[in-house]
Amino acid sequence: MDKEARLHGTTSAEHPQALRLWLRLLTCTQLIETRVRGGLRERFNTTLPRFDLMAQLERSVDGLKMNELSRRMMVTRGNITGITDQLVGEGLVERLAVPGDRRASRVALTKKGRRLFNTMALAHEDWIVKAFAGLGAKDITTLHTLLGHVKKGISP
Amino acid sequence: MDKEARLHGTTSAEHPQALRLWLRLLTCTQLIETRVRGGLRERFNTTLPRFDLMAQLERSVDGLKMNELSRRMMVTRGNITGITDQLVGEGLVERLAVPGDRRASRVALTKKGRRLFNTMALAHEDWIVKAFAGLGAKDITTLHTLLGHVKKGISP
DNA sequence: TATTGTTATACTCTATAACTATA
DNA sequence: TATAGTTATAGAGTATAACAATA
Repeated sequence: MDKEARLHGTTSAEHPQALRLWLRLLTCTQLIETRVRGGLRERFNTTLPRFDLMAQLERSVDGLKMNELSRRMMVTRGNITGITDQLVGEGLVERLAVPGDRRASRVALTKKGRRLFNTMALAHEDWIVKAFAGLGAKDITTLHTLLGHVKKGISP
Repeated sequence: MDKEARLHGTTSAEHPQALRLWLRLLTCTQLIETRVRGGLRERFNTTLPRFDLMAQLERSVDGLKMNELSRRMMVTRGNITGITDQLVGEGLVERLAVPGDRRASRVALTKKGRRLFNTMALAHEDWIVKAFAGLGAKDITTLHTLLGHVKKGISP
């Protein structure tokens, strides 16, 4: 019995197709995610949420409000405060004033942060490309399309 | 920009196919997993690891050794001890002696545990089937096959 | 009153490592 | 020495809720 078959203590044949598909989807995602987390930790001493927050900021020249980061990353504001604090402590992002609203602040990558993120993004892309190396371009497109249907069917 | 496009603060068009696929795979998995965890919590006041452990035991009449559970669930033995303790506390599983090795013990579902698991498994299957309701049987097979290639390419 | 961000806290999930009791 | 299981602890990741400052 391979790992996926073991995942819920059962062999595939006895389950509806959907359940088999879910176990496989979960296994693939977990394998890739574990590698990405491990890579971020070992090579850059960082975590996935921190990488994600920096990725959010990478394309916005003026940074984003905490509020907006919370919405985009789908975690509560308190957690954004915590992640931001860490990144500020390492000089990778900074809190800037929002003119006209003294409650708010926007967070932006520093030069150092932007430089580091570019390096991390290259490594990240490499890990991902390697993970799907077994698929041809056409397969990737097919997978992307089919998962698009799944996503549409379950989006909140 | 939809949730997936936001996930790493970027639009799809600028990325290689593999990266776009990964973001979509991650989004789908997280959406489904969040629902499953939520359902297990709300309807059965339990968690995914606890459900998984019970699922491992469901098909083995004589139960499994902690060791074997650890291997199958891909978590360390200490964690199996913890999950087992909780389930024992609720009378859902029991620790039994292993003849010929007094270090070991096997864990097995109690009658109560087996009854509860059957109920949970039905609900679980329902959530999963619903999650993939947007796909036809042929699409599900195609997805399963393609993900099989992915899995093969990255298996540890 | 409502919103922005912070703080405090708690819980799940997992890993590492030291420990015991057997083998 | 090696293995089965336990214990203790740490850290990631997330949520809830109370709070201060501002709108």
